[in-house]
Amino acid sequence: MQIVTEQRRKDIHNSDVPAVCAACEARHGGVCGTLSPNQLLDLSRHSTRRRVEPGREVVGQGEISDSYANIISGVVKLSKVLADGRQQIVGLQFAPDFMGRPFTRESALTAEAAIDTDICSFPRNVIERLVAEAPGLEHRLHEQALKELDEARDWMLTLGRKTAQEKVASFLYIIATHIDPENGTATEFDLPLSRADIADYLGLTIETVSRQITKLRKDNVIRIESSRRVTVPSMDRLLHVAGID
Amino acid sequence: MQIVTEQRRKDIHNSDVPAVCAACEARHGGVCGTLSPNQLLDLSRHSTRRRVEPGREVVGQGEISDSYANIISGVVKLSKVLADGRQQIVGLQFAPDFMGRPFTRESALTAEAAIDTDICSFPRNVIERLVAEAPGLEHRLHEQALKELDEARDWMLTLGRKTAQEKVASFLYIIATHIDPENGTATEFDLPLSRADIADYLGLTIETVSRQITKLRKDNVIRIESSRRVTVPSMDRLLHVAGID
DNA sequence: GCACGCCTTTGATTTTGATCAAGTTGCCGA
DNA sequence: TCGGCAACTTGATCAAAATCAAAGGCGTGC
Repeated sequence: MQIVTEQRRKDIHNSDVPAVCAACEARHGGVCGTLSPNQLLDLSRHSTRRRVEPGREVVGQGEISDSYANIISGVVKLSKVLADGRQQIVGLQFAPDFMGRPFTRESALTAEAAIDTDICSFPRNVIERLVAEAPGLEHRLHEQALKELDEARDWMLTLGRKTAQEKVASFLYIIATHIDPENGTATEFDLPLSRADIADYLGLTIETVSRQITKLRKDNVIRIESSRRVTVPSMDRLLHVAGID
Repeated sequence: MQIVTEQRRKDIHNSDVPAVCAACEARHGGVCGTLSPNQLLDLSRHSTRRRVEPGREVVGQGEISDSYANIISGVVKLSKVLADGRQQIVGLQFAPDFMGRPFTRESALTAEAAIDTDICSFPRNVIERLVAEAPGLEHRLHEQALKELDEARDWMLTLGRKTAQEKVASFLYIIATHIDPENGTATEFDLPLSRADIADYLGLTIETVSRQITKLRKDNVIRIESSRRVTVPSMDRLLHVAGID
């Protein structure tokens, strides 16, 4: 996330960039922050905003590379499936992340909204054109890719080597830290994923996820207000149970 | 991998780039291929080559971002450990990959050679300087990051959702396709990892890996010439057992 | 208000892979 | 050639998580 300077705010205000895009950039900088007002205007002409409901595909398997999108609000899950239907969520993207796979087309991922999600998407060719003009944009995309790579590798450690209990605690910690990044780590939050989704994220079954959540509750690591709402009395304790020390 | 043109070969030959670097670039292009002869000369002045023996750290945990390296030959494993010693290999890099985490420093990874490995490394600041001058270099690094991200996500599906049998078969397939990329998929090859490393890559124990290899042998999916040497009579059959259909 | 469906929880049982425990094999150095 | 050691294999047992099965909740529409 980048700091939007006062000068830049003015420049954008004085240009023809739609107010909605100016507001989006002010809020999270993101991919737009590396563009000049003119380029931002160009991008905004080709962008489309829409709300995606839970379970709805943002882009289909194999198509994710054809568009690029800022997540305005909400959570998107990226997943892969085996031929027999076994599924694994390989990434979660939160506002204000941006999504997409510029420059490569092979990836076979499905991206779908986990909860109500607003996205602002751009066609691939526009992004590629802007990348050629604005070197800062590619740098920004590169950083995003490295961030996702770090997250993926952390998650591989969790998938490969942690117990069910540690996995569930690790998941809760990830949600707590990502759900509202502007305000830091949350101690009370709504889970953006159903038990089935959590199971697909953790490489477990629904029943095991449920039992582990119950156990964390009985051990007073978390409180459950409703099936989706969780309170964490001590983040240190959660971290400890998650095996992150 | 990029094609090194005849003209470029001449340009480099006529410059002061050391023969060893010219040969390296001719062989795999890689990060060097995006640089002008002058820049390549600059880079070669700061590069150091060395052979790393199995089990030796290429860069220590937390330091990987301080240097950047081409793998000339061999295999490097990237791993993460939990406080109690449980370990997960989160990436394997083969020649002619290049390694490193430009622009971010947080990653806590250990990189060590799995077999005898020759690397050519450059200090971080030199790479960053060249990136500022040569936009093609950042593009190349970005592509590398996206490739690693794709591989990491494929592997997450394997770690989270495949059986021990499928995991081992998937591992053998990965090795077959990466061990000698110039000649395509190998049907007979040496495993670059010990059983313990394979276990750490697959999130299994040594014993389970051994049993599954024995089972693949008994099922005639593979032949075992020695504990490290494997022959795959039918790649389709291996793929099928790996759950990649 | 009630019934239906979906999500979640809980319980009983089974299975997969981990753990514990010996053996082999093969390599290196004496 | 022989030990010694590390890497690997095999076997017996155990435990964690999957599977199978059955109830609860909870929201929605009638």
